[in-house]
Amino acid sequence: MHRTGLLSISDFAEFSRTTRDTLLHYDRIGLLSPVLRGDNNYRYYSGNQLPIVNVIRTFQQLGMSLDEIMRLKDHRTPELANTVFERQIEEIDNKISEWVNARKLLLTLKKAITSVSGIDESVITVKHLPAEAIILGEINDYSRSRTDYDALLSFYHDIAQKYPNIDLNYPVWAMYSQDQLIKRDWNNPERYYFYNPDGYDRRPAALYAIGYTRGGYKPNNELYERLEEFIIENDYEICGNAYEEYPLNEICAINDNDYLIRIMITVRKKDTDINH
Amino acid sequence: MHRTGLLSISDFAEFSRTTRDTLLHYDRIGLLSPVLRGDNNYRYYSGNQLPIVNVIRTFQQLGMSLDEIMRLKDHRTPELANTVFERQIEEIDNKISEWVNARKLLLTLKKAITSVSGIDESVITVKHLPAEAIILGEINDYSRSRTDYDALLSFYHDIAQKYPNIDLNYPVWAMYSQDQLIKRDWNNPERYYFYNPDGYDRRPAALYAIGYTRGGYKPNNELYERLEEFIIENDYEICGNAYEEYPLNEICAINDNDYLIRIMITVRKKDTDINH
DNA sequence: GACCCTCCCCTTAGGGGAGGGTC
DNA sequence: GACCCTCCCCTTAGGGGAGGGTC
Repeated sequence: MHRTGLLSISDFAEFSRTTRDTLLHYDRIGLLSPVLRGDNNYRYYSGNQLPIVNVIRTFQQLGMSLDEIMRLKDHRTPELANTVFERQIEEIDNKISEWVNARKLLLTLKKAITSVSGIDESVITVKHLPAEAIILGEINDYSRSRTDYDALLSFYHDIAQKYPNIDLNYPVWAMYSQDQLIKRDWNNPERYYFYNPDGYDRRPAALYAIGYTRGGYKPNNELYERLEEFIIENDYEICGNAYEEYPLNEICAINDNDYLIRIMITVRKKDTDINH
Repeated sequence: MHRTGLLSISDFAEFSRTTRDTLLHYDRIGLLSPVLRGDNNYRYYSGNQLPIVNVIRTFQQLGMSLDEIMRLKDHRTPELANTVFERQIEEIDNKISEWVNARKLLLTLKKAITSVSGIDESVITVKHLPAEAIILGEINDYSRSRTDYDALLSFYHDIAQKYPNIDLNYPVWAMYSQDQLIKRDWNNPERYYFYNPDGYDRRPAALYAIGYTRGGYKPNNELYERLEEFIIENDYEICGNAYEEYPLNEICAINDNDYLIRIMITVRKKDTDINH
């Protein structure tokens, strides 16, 4: 097997903890060739070539392409290596923060699903909820927006401008103001918002009347009416915004009819004092 | 532009913050097709299709391939989504820790280079160095190893077995024991080791006589002799291992002759007491 | 003029054969 | 029998044209 200390391609692959195919590829692109070709055309590697494989693998691990490694290889100096390393550290930091963001998104999506597991959809409840971090859009300008989509497009534009680094893949929900609720205007949300653990705004800590229904993205007048009725009958009054969310949506349901809508209206117990 | 609320491919691309080419690709593979094809064969998308693009982008961001997304799309339920999300979180955690490890490797490589910037190679110095985390191999068995490469191979095998998750791309250096130094055996290191911030072993905090020389991977008898001489002349004595490192190596130098070797021998000031 | 369509070719880092020679 | 060689084809997620029709 050993021929004056030289290794066949498979032996060298094992020695350098890589594969035969990879070595063939490196030879093909001229990144690392065997020190010798036998009369039989076999490739023979020297143990001295191990560090070269290590360098290549190291640079790859650091996120460099073989092409970059080739170019670097021909000009490497301590100074250049230092510069490249610094740049790589920055890139790695970016990649890590991308994955950290993806993880946050994932937790947010999971939370939406688990938040409705085991609930009774037919029942309206009143609960005190803690504050949640959200990103809240500007007031929608329906005089300029021909359709809901235009309003949504504006929302994305505004947010992207205001927070250049924000992740825009969080599902977006609708907020109706107290004024709208009083006017029974349940069709054109005043603002859009989405949950985001790094959000600068808050869905406030408050008492909420919470109702559910099934269906796709369309006005939910029936549920608003049920909530309205419940609020009156139980001596509550609306004292803030309504938050309309789809905890089960196209992410985890194929059919519109399986989407689950949750509407949360900010309420308080009515003054039982007869004074006014 | 708008045709009964429908969007052309470029308009929809803008609306969904993606590109025309991407939408063409999704249509080609059957992941997302326009709701309508005009008589002119133009693609017309509905604003309602925005959430679908968002889902796709979200899943991609979470590290899924379009193929996986296709398969998921046809079977999605809240339960499946939950399971998939959990798996994705694990995968993301793995990816993050891979990048964190790459970052550590990078810092270690950078540290090696900066550790010798501005040094005077011709001078031997004595310095107290703090402990450093290393991974230390077993004692090399030269009776079983035909060559250095075999010993190195065993080293990698041992470490991989002992620490299954350890990153093996750190540059490996040679340790000579005090016994070997006394015997002036500078050819076959007793053990190999590499720096690793998570290492379980230590290059101990101690006083070291430190010398440098240039050249490739080969015995460095000349430098050991110089160090030996220095140690005697300056009333030091060897009281521990020698660490032989290549802070400038194939990673940042093209030519063997530019490699920089550093040998650090553990020493202490000789007892000036005449008693023995 | 700006937009749309359908081919068709290109990219990374190898992996997986097939068909034929070599230790 | 195990190993080596040289083709040659395949994969991801689109990007970049060319050549020809459409708003």
